[in-house]
Order: sequence, then C-alpha cells, then structure tokens
Amino acid sequence: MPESVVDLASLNPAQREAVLCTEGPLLVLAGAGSGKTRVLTHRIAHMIGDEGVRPWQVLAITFTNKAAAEMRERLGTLLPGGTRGMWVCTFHAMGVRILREDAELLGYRPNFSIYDDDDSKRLVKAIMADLDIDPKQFPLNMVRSKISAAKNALVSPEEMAGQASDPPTEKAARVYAELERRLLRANAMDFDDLLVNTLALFERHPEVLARYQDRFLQISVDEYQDTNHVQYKITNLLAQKHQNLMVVGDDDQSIYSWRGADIQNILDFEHDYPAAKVVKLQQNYRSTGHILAAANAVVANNSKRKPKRLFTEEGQGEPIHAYQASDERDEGRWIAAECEKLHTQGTSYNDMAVFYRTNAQSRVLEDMFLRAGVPYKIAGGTRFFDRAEIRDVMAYLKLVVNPADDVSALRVVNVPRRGIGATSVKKIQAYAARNGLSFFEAAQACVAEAGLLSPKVRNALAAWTSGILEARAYDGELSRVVEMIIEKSGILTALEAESTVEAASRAENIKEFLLIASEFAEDHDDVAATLESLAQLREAGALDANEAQEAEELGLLEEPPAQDPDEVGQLSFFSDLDVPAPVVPKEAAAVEPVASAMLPAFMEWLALRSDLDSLSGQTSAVTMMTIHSAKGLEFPVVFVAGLEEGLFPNLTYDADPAKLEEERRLAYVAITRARQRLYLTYAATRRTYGSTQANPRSRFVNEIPESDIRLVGVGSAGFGGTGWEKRGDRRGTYGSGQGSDMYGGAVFGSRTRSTGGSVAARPASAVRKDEKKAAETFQAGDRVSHKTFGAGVVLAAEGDVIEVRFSKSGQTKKLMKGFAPIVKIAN
DNA sequence: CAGCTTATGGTGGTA
DNA sequence: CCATAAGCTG
Repeated sequence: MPESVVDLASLNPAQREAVLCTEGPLLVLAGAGSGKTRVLTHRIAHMIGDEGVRPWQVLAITFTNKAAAEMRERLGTLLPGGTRGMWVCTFHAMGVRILREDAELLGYRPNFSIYDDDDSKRLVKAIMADLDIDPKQFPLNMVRSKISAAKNALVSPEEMAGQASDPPTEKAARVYAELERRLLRANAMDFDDLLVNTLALFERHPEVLARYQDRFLQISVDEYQDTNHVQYKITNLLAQKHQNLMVVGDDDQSIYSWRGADIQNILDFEHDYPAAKVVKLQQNYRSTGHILAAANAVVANNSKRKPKRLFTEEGQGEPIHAYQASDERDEGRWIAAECEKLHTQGTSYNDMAVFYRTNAQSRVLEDMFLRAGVPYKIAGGTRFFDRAEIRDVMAYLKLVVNPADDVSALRVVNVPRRGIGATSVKKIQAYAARNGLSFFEAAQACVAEAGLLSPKVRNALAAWTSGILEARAYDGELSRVVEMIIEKSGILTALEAESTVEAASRAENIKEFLLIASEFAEDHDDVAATLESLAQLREAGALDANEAQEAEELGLLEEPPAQDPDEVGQLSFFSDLDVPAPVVPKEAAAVEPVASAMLPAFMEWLALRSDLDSLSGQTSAVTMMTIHSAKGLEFPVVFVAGLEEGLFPNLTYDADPAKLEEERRLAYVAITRARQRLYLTYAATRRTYGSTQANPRSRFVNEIPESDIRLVGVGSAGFGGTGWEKRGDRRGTYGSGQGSDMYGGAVFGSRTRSTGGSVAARPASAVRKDEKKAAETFQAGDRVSHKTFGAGVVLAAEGDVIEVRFSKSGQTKKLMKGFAPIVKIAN
C-alpha cells in the first residue's frame, strides 16, 4: 500500500481504488450506505496531502447546503492545513459566486437579487395578469414549470414560441419572454437563472470560462444522478481542460426527475468520457442482511439501471415487519404503539423515523402520536423563512440592497398597512411603465409630483421611500442595521399594536430573525474587515487573476475560519477572496454604500439557505418526514407508512413506466435508510380528500422475498380479505386485491358518513374516541394538546370550561370541554 | 379597505 | 378532509 496521509487501510478495495484514482474521469457508483462521503473526502485529502494539489484548485459540488457543510467539516478534520480557498458548495452557490464576479457581462449589476420560489411565483402571476392570461385556463404552476423546463433545456423564449404547438405552451412562451425582461430590469435572478446564466457566461465569454478551467484542477460532483441538463453542461465545461472529473452517484437513488434531474447524465457518463474509470461501491455499512435483500430485490425490478447488488458482512439481522392496518388511523396508532414499545425496550426516540410518500399522510400520524403521547418532530413543515412576516422583512432588506427589485417593492409597499391600496399601486405601476422606471423609482417620482396621488397616499409613500433610502446609508453592526430597517418599516410596531396571539407569535418570529442576523454577524465578524482589506488591495492594484495563489499564500485573503463549515464557500461575497477579479466594475462601486457591508452577504446566505433545521428542537423525538427528504439520512428503526397501490407507488396521473420506476427507486431509498429494523405498513382503507379508498397492498411489498419479511397485524392471516371481515368492517368489498398489477381498488362514496353501520362496525378506536371525548375529564396540571394551539397545560377546570396555558404562544385560553379540539396527553 | 364567506384544488421540495 | 385563494359585505 502506498504511503499516504490518508489511512488507506481503513478503506475497502473499491473505496481505495476510487480514492487513489485522481487522474482523468472517474465514475463512482455508490450504493446506499457504501461510504460515499468517505470516498469523496479521503480522495480530496489524498490529492492535497500526497499529490501537492492546492486546496483552491479543488471544486467539490454537492446538492444541498447540508451535504456541503458535512463534507467541509469532514475535510477539515482530514486536512491539517485547512480547506482555505477550496470551493465546497452547491451548484447554485457556485453560480452566484461566479455571477457576482462578472454579472455586467450579462447585463446585470453585481448586487442582483435572488428571487426564490415565492418571489418568482408572484412575478409570473403579475405578468399573467398583465398579459390577460387567465390563470384558470392556464394554471400558474403549469406555466411556471413549462418556463422552467424551457430554461433548463436552454430554449429561449423566441424558440419556445416558435416551437409551441399548443395554447398552453404558446402562452407560457409569452410569459417567459416577459419574465426575462422583467427579471433583467429588476436586476434579479431566479434559481434557474443562477445556473442558466452561469452557463451563458461560460459560453459567451470563453475568457471567463478559461479562468475557472485553469483554476480547478480537480472537480468532483456528488449526487450526479440528480443533475439536470444545465448542471451537466456546466460540469463538462469546467472539467474540459484537465478532465479530472469525478462524479459520484447512484442511479438507483434518482428520485428527482420531476424537477429536471436527468438520470441519463449518470448512465451516459462512460459514453461522454470513454476514458472513464468506473468504480462500484457495493459493500454496505449501514443495514442488516434482510433489509439489503429487500432493497436489492425491489430495485431489481427496474429495467433502466446499472446492475449492482448491495451486500453486508454484518449478518442477517431482524426480518422486515409488515403490518396491515384497518385504516390510516389504525396505522398511525400501531406505529405509535410500536415506537413506544421500542422506547421502553431502550431505543431512543431519536433513533426512530416514520416515512411517508405524501405530506398529507403526516396529519393522521401526527394526530395518533399526539394521542399516544409519543414525542415526534416533523421535518420540513412550514419553514421559518416561508412565513409571511419573515418574507416581508426579507423583502425590505432586498429592496434596500437592490432598489430595482420590483417584486420586493410591490410586496412591502403596503406592509404594514399604510393606506396604499391596490388603486394607488396601479397608478404607480402605470407611471413606471410609461417612463421605464422601476417601481421604487416611480414611487419616488409620484411623491415628487403633486396631484398624481391623494395627499394621504402621497405622504405615506413619501415616508416609505425615504425610509428605504435612509436605510441604504445605515452602517455598523449587521443586526443593528437589520433592526433599524425593521423599525423603519413599522412591521414590528404594527404587529405589537395588534395584540392578538397570532400577531404576538409573528412578532416573535421577527425577533428570532434578528437573532439569526446577529448570529450570522458573530460567525462572520471577520468578513467586514476582510472585505475592507480586499478593497484596499484592489485599489492598490495588488491583485489580478494570476495572483490568486500568491495572495492566498501570503495569507492576505483568508477565507472565513474553518470552524464555520456551514457558511464557508456559500457566500459569493467571499469569492473575491480566492478569485479576485482583475478589475472592480465601475457600476459596483457606484452602487455602494449599501447599508452595512454585511447586509448583502447576509441576504445571500438567506437566499441560498431556505432550511433552518439546525434550529429545530433538540429534545428526543421520533422523526417524521417524506421519503424524498429522508434521502441521505439513516435511522436504526424505520417505519414506511402507506404502502398501498395508488399512494405508493403514487400513480395519480398516469401509469408511465418511467414514473413507476422512479417510485420504485423511492421505495429503494426508503428501505435503505434503515439500519436494524424496518417496518412497512399499509391500510386496507384510507380516507383521502374526504373519500375512502380501499387499495391493494403495494407491489413493492410483494417484491420483497418471503424469507425476508414477516407479515403481522390485521392481515397477517392472509390477504384474501378474511382478516378483515372478521373485524366486522362494512361489506368486505375491499381487501380482495392481492396487490397484483392492478391498482386503485374500490372507491366508496365521497360521503362516507358515520352512519350506524360504520360506527358500530368500526374497530374499537372510533367508538372509543367518541366516548372518550364526552367523558374526558381534565384537571389542573394535565398536559393537553390543541389542534391549532399545540401543547399546553391545564390551569383550572370548572364544569365544562377548562383554562389552558399554551406553551407555544404563552397565552392562556378558556375552552369548552367536549367542544374544543383538545386531547389530554398526560397528567 | 379589511374581515369574512365561499370556491377550489390537492405528489415530491433543493437552491 | 383541509388549506388557501378569490369574491362579498360592513
């Protein structure tokens, strides 16, 4: 074994082969749990430690910030010299860094806004209204997905219009054209643009491309099966010169075709790079034998895949448990009970997870867990940054940084309510259109010009515009600047004046946001200083592109400290630190000063980081999430709920075989998350959208070899429906499905009311619930849970009225027993 | 202009 | 069934 700074002996032969292969194209097919991240990080450590590659010559692309953070952290422990100058980031973060440098070449200014999904939605909506396109006839999301697809296929609006053969596409093409115009005018890019414009920059400006091609000697792309066409092209362009490209992925885990991922990218890699070396990682270090056997068996039913088979040396372990529930409530109840059982046997709640195909399923599961008193947390619910009040604050900040940002301006011009209604807004917009101004400029003009708006509106608008302008001059500590902007906006004051529980919680969120700002500032307190010294260096003409390494060597331009893995490499404002642009664009200088120097960096961090899972509670709880969001995670105990034909595989729209294969890959992902115990559950009947369906058991359950699975629960006596009829549920029409190739069993009337039959026949639960509700007694000290207010404690109970203090809001409420949607969870 | 009622529609969710 | 968006009335 060669001498190395990396502990090669700790790797298996396939892993070692991949780590040592640092020249030329390399495809690593990494099965689930096969040590993929280990290979990625050790390989980079090896090239830096043993082969003299400099960190700033390394580019490592991931798909999520979380993955990037994890990778950087692990690299930090492997590389004593640190990871300074290395780009470990997502495709989008890379795009931003590159685009901030050379935005002018594409007609943008470097302070461009990043429009997230919601912003972009608003813009498209407004455009459709202006173009008189009826959103009923042409649904907003359809138009948006058509545009997005066109963008990612590098089809221009003109080309799209030319090729359009149906009215929806034709309309979408018109919206697309206008969208492009308005984005450019607003100096804003949406998420697609971050990629598409990066590619455009490379294609139209070979000298820019060459700069990055020269720099990045070593490139790796993780989750390659999830790349879309644009990402694919960017990757290939960057790697063209040195051809030191490693892509890692697993075609069996490609589950994002619906958002543009092209599984063909990974399947064709060897075709794209005939010299490519291929390494398969098939030894699994996560799951036990039965679980792997099930995963292998299920995914083997797919035709479009690279043959591979996971194996383990750790033994068979526990067989998989399958449980047929009577309905979705029974399913939830059973899962909760099983979790509780495991917990009493010593398994931490943190080690258990429940996965489902659709978010809608979480409701019932949550309800049942609540009743059973089993703690749980839901991953990826309404996210902090999606809250209206937070978005309002962010819109103010965006507007301060980029006054051309019309979407943000429109969002907050009347937030909080200041009497600038729809009519006034229309007038300002019309003025803007007439004079080719941004909304903000038009507003200023309308203030200056008498008679356009009513005096009251004019005053309000004047206060608003001058507030924004003032805010641009703010300087100093980030959180203070943000605080002043919020104060100037009046949002918080208005909420506090409202004095409702809801307003209080919104105000609370804004304060939380301030906390985030100050934490950000603390984490990056060196940034301001660095930006300053950089500016001085540039002024002195000390830097050009070729001096990047020297600057780095001199330590003049330090990256932020490595103990901050999460953010490092994400902020394009830092990109200057390792790829100094030859010249400072004149425009950029003219735009300054924009509030605190930290504000743009903070905004960008926010835009590229929509998740905030780090903030979610630290207490021990069972995790609930969709299978999609479970990708990349693992748990000792996993429950997969709702394994029924129609639901999972979810075949709502068509029976496209490619779609079915993707569903199967999703099943594969779900199964391979489990380390020791895997439970699969399905319900004989399920209520969805108010109607009850009876679906056969999922084909994916049937694809698991009998020797690896044990059927338990209601249907364990056989799946002919007998287990069912014995329970005495109505008719017995369902349950007959053998889970064969058909799907979507009998559908009961959409008005399945609780008529005598069903109540009496319902398994104990339903009856008990009604009785329980009427008879439930409360006393002071009881822990309760309210459907909307969440957890709380009973303060007093008098007759039918109970007084409850809710922990989330801190408010005390009086509620009617038997009427309020409240349950006791402990006393 | 804002709170309310009624209509509507509803995989998956990162950047 | 339930959440959100568009329409109506005070």
